[in-house]
Amino acid sequence: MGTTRQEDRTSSTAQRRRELLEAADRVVLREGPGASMNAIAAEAGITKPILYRHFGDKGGLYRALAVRHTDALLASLRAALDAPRDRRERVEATLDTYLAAIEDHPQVYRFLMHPAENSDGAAGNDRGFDVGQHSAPLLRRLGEELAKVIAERLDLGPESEELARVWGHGIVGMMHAAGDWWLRERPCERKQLVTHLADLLWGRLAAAGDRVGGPGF
Amino acid sequence: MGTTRQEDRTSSTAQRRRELLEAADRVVLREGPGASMNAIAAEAGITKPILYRHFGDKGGLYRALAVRHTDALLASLRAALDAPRDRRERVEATLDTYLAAIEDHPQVYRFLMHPAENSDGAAGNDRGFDVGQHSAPLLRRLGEELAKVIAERLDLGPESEELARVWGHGIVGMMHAAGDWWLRERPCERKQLVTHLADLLWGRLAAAGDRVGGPGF
DNA sequence: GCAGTTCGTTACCATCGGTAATACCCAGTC
DNA sequence: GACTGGGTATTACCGATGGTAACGAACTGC
Repeated sequence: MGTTRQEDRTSSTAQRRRELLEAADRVVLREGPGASMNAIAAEAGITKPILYRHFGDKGGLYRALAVRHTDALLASLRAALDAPRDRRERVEATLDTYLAAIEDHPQVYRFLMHPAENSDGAAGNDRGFDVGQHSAPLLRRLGEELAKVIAERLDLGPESEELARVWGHGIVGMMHAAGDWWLRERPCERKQLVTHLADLLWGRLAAAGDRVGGPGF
Repeated sequence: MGTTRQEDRTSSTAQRRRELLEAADRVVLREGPGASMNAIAAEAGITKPILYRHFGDKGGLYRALAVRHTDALLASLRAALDAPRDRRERVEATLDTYLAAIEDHPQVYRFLMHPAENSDGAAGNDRGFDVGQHSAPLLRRLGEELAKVIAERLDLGPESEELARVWGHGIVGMMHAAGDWWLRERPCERKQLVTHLADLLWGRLAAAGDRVGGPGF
């Protein structure tokens, strides 16, 4: 209860909403994605029904939280995408930005992508943040955003629109899956992962030679 | 209660387990991933504690179910991967096999990948299949499997092992994300999606020309 | 001073995952 | 044929959660 009723009154509903989101963020980062509505309300110094008045249901709160973080991530990615360098460097910068983000804030990442896993191992029963949809919205937003960039920058012939969207979602998925695996196993440096992925995007799979004795992949 | 006690007695525990899994499968396909343990037990003609005796907890049941489907999918993919054709055709066949699988059994797919979404819109409260981990195990298995194939078939120089794993997970992620988006929006024929993705893998992103007026992606 | 409205809280419900205590049935034994 | 023992399924229950209705307190306009 850090705020008096008077202070509450002075803050607009939008600002209050932000405060609640920040409180929710703290709890989620501390307790993992299984944080209960009660816990979040307590952290914010209020009680459950107020949360429900602001966000409708738990999914609404999650969605608001996810949008916040997704917006921030998208801003970073856009900066990398817009840097005045050549295409390969740009792709590498974008990959690196994404990977750096999930490396620097793994808690946030896990919350967005794997809502049912407990961040701390002893959080008791994993009831899970049974949100309407999980990582899909984030990935879809990123995919659409990348598709837009691709479509407006590259000349891809008559099917430009369609190709750009396929590639946008495909590349985002590649980045996501590789990043998820890398974050869990840390098999190499970030820089090297970036290079490997860019190589893949640059057609090195098609160019690689067959191994002796087999017909090749 | 379609089975008498006598019949129960005759079936071995392994067979019983299969029966339970099939019942669970039916319920999950009918009610969506939010199916409750009670509902599954009822479908199987038994009660909850028996399910817990067999699968430990809800995560165990989900995992068993997921493993079943993942095994089947992996078998199909391996067949496509092993076909005696050239590399491009093989990649396309694999992509197509995966996409055909998710196209033919979208319910299964949604259960594996988006466990919290209700398949039927009126399933009441979506408590969700708050499993330990969601789609990650499936994707990780596919990624590792593909990595193995890549590593043993392609000659990738000194970092072969590492590169193969990065690419394995990356390609699986690309396929997954693009497939997910495609399944939802159906923007084109499957065949075309396959071609687009294979093109991406074949370096067409790097080769594409800049659009007039900009520095290109 | 008083009525109405807004905001917050307490108390509660339904449901779920998960488990202990209970009744049950069958095999072997006297 | 009655009785006991071991494994099995059932009932009844617990704790926690998401979500909501009924209640109460404070501010506002008159």
